[in-house]
Amino acid sequence: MVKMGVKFRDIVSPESIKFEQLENKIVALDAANIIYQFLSSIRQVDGTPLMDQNGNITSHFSGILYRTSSLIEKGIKPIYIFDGTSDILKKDTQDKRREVKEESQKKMEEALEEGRIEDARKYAVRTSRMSPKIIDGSKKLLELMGVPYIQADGEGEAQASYMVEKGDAWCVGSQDYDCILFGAPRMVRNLTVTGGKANLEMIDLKKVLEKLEISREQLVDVAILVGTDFNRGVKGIGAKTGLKLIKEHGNILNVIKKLDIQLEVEPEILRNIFLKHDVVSDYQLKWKSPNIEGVVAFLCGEHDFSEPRVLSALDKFKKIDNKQKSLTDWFG
DNA sequence: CGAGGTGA
DNA sequence: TCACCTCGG
Repeated sequence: MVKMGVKFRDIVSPESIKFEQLENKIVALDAANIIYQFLSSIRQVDGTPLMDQNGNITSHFSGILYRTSSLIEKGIKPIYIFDGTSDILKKDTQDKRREVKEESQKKMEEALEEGRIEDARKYAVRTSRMSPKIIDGSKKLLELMGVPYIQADGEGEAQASYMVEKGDAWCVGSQDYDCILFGAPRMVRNLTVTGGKANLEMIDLKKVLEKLEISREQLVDVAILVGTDFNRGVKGIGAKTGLKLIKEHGNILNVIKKLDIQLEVEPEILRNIFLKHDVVSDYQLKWKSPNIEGVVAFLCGEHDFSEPRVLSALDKFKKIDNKQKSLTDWFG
């Protein structure tokens, strides 16, 4: 797995929740995060992604179709937030990820030639790439399904966090802890729908800060010490040590002074990425009934999906129509 | 990953 | 009903 997001697992203490608690709630999904998961995991045993006859990757279409429809069936209103332009500081991270992908590609091909199927898959999951084609296709599918998406100016997680802060969404859905740095009051992890065994984790920013007895600004300072997508962090400092240091010295500037360490990026610049990010505020969230013919034409006509399967997934949208008092509750 | 089938 | 497995495109 290519490293993504800040490593905060040890300090955030998530609470476990049920899908019922998300009923009638708007969940702002980090599109890049979720699509990447689909590209990585929806594969054949040897690691080959799902493809149509023309060789176009279709794993993400499968994921988006089934994930979205089952969330909707559970009464959850999903919206997808796409990344805009990345901060220049993210380039290092992106370069590193690309290196890992290229290396994994070679190892995968080797393993495949030598018939080591399990190894091939292991490496294949690390080769997933988010191309403009993948993004555009995903947007098109969402549009046909009547599910709103928002194009962020910068980081998708920042935009999603802003929307929760504003009350336009209830939580951010992402695997990355970065959204709490961006100020999301609530985030939910493991928003998967496999069988009945859910493992939903909710992280409440306010509770996290109270428990750790620090401010959000200090949490961001901890992240900078630990390392984010925008900086390397200090060698040997993990979440717990970082937290201890920030609490002890108040902020990252004091820590740097006391420990006589160097960061390659000014802390203030990194702080601003999380605390003063640009957001889009003139969006509107409007769900529409799915364009069934359109989805079928796109998935089945263009990408070789099975029509009965697509139709039965789209059927789940109807269940909501009946459950709600009025259509306008949902599609207003 | 998620759907759908299988068998106990 | 459920744990497990295979396949999707």
